[in-house]
Amino acid sequence: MRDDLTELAGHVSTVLRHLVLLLRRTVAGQPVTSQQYGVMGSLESGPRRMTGLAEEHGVQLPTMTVQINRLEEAGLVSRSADPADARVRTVELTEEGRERLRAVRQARIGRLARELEALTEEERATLAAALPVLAKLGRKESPCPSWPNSAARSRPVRDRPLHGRKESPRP
Amino acid sequence: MRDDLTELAGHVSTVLRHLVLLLRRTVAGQPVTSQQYGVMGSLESGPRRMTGLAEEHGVQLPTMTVQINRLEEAGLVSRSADPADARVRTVELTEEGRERLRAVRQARIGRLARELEALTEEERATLAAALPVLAKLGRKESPCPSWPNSAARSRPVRDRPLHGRKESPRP
DNA sequence: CGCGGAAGGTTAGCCGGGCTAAGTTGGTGG
DNA sequence: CCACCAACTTAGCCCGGCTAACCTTCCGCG
Repeated sequence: MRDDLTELAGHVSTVLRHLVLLLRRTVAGQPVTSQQYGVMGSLESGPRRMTGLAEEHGVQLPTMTVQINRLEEAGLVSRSADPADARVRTVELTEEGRERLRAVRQARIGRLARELEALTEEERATLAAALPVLAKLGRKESPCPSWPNSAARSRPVRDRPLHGRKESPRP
Repeated sequence: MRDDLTELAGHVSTVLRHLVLLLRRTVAGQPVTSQQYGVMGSLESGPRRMTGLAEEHGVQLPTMTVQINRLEEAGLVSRSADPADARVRTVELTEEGRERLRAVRQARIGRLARELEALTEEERATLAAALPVLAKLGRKESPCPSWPNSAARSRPVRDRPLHGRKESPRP
């Protein structure tokens, strides 16, 4: 029982690693990074506020700020003020941004389609059947109570002794 | 024909994005980054040379050097000289590294196994059937001739005008 | 009304992990 | 012996995460 699950998990883990590496190779050196692509994708359906974007991407606000700064500087995205609440800034795709998104998406999907061409019809069916299952993984998202504490007491692997970093004793 | 492929590719793309985000959330804030974990995994079967590691991970040599530096400083890995060729440096896991690897792997697979528990037996079977297919993707690795040149003439999205960077006119 | 806390964003500064260019050291062939 | 190549390392850049600290704006309550 448990062993079957563990073995399957091991295989999934391996394949996932493989897919990650594949994605990395596919995306490397392209003019739009996958993060930028992802953000633009979130804007396709209309303007969004910064917080919404950050949450959807599982990222802190400052990270999204920087991302949007770059896209805005490149003219792919524009900020506006929300008339209802002066605190919030809304972001939307410019026309150029929309066009660029279309091109990038087409290229990425095209490449994947070429990969899929190399499969048999049956393999494609198998793959298609498994997609909904894969999409379900991590849907419940247990809050990661885990890391059974064997790792909990091991220090992270860092560059240097890390001098001026306070360990946040709660102000 | 073509359309089916494209549609499937679109779905695969979406699910892949989902999985990547899942992995990111899973791994965030752990004491061993996924890259470090990956490198240690490559060392499990015995000592390796730097070039071999870099190639396997699809990374340039300098990147691997830095990675190994950190792991060595943390005592998880050790460098030695190759008696047959003084140019090459071999890297291997220390005892502590081996132990740490074991712990991390167990934790990661354990978490995945918990995800899989939430699936039905049938879903697990579907997933298991699709794993070999997923593993085949990108195996042939067409050299990325693609990026149909709509993207080719668009500049990358950067932080600053990027002054002192020469565009490499082939020495 | 006014004020203090909460909420939305930005800035600054650190770190990890990529990359290229250039330097160093050790093999190898003419 | 010397020129060249191969294996690494060092230096310096960039992207993309993060936290801490700050500013502005809203809002609820005395």
